[in-house]
Amino acid sequence: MNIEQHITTATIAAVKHLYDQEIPENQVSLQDTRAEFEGQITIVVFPVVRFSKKSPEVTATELGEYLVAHIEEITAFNVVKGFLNLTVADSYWLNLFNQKLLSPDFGAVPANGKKVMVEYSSPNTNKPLHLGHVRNNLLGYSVAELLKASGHEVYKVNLVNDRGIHICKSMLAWQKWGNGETPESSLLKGDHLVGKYYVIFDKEYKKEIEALKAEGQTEEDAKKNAPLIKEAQKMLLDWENGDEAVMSLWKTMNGWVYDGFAVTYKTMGVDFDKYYYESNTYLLGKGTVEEGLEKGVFFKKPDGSVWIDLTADGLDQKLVLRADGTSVYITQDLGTAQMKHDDFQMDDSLYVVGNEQDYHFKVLFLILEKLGKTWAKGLHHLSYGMVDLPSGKMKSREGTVVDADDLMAEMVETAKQKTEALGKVNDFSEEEKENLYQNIGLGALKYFLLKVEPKKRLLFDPAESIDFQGNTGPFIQYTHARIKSLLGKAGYDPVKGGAKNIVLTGTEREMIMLLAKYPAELIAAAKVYSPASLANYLYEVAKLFNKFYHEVPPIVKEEDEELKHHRLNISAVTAGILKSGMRILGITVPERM
RNA sequence: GCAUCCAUAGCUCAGCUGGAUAGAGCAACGGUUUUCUAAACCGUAGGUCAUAGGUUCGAAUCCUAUUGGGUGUACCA
Repeated sequence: MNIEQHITTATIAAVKHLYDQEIPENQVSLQDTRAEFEGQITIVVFPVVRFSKKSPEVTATELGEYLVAHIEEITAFNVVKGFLNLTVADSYWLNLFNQKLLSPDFGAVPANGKKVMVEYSSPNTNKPLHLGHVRNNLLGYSVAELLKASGHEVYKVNLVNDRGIHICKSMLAWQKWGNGETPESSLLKGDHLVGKYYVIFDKEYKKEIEALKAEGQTEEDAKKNAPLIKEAQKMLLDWENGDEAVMSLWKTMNGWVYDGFAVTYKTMGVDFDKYYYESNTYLLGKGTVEEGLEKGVFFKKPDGSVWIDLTADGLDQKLVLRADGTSVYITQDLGTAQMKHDDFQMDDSLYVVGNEQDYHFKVLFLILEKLGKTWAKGLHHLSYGMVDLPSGKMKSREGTVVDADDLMAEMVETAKQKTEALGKVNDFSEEEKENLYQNIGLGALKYFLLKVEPKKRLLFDPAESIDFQGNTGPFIQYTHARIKSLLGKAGYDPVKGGAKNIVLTGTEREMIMLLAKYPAELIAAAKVYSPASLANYLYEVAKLFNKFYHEVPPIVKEEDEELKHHRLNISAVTAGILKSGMRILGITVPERM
């Protein structure tokens, strides 16, 4: 039993003994004692006052006396207004450290038997990935890793949007103006090459619209009548009919994109257990619509279109099948949700998708619930905010996007410059150096994007480079590298186990308390699907360690062997947590930097 | 219009199921290296927690309204 549980139980007993009242456990409110007061754990006594019928000060004092008398580890108390500050014996903290934190499986949360799917990335195959996708990918990856680390069995899946009118636009433009250009001939990455034609399409399309407007058509008509868009629509129909030439072009160009994506994914360090392709799933969902009609959840309008009325739930009427019997977006998603569940039988399913689709997922989940899918309650939309530039939104057609590949390359380059300026790794081989720059540059980027709460929008200023100091990825990486260097120089031997007979410094005690929270932090962060929460915790750990490191005389030179070993133990546990926590964020911590 | 999210220091962000004098980083200013990596540490300065009510012993946190901003509201995806 840990000390917090012990205190809670004893407080309940104390209230019974002192005031003959039954206080519910949730009324016993514990918190860490603020640094300016004596003690480590504080009971907020206001809730207890209701049972004691005495003033907060008197209640706190009586409670304090009882706890000191009944709990061996509590050696003293003080009362400040309505707060009862308890001093826990160093022997308890040292024991906690030696028994729990030093154990090799510390931080490993046991499996909880729950299966969860995380769908993320889900790119379109008509253009390369940009900064917005980067946030999606890092978030999806790290949430999946976080869920794994907190005991879930996790499947990462990627639902690729590989068909549709936007894909045809790139294909058509390439056919018309590409002159047979390939990634090999142009030396362009496949996804960038295809994206180039997507932009060309848009440019030519706009020209046609302008021309038609000059002939007197309205903007709306012009958009519909432009020959290019008609051709693209024709191409989409041909694709749906399996036209050989179109299919062949589609496969070729998508192949280029996949080659390009594979490189980007590899650099980002994300992976998937399974890919779904919309070209295989876009016809799904019609069965679900039938099912809904039979169950009376959906209704048919005279023109044959199928709807669901969600006005009673504060939403609107929603179309689920067109009058001509073809699918809309939500039709596919209904079918795909069913298929994913049939494939994996997971308990929970996460969709990592931007907040512009909040309404869509609300509707989707509600429909599945109304259809009586028992698994619908396990569906969750992990909604995240847009990444904005100082100039506003990124628009791929207007060329104001921050390209993922470019950005990552720039980050690595910046890492290189900063590292070279410090001149600490001149003895590294070229390969080691490249590896290090990669880790630091991407570490800075990933931490920058992940430390912000997912639902908040994120401002990225390309003119202002991402920091490498303070609350950043490199700061945490540096702390880790520094510890590793320390352990090496001091000849740290983990086998020696825990040190006894040590007097803890205040910061050491704080370290132990903070480090001990790691497993609870993992579970809490996973529960709210927030890598940001973990990121901030890791920052606290690194910051406190650095304080400790500066406060204490050089550990390497410490003559008291037991004290030296103890401080190395604290350092080693810190390094272990930083490493495993950062790995969950998708960030590699170097041994040296 | 309706729905929904956001609003905390000059800037970027923390702030757990309501709890003590609201915390970090960056930027600014001042200090720390004959000591284990100064990508570090210590200090100074910086706030009517958008506004107004309400609930409560206690509100940045919960409720209501208002203001400002984002997003959505297609037989697009």
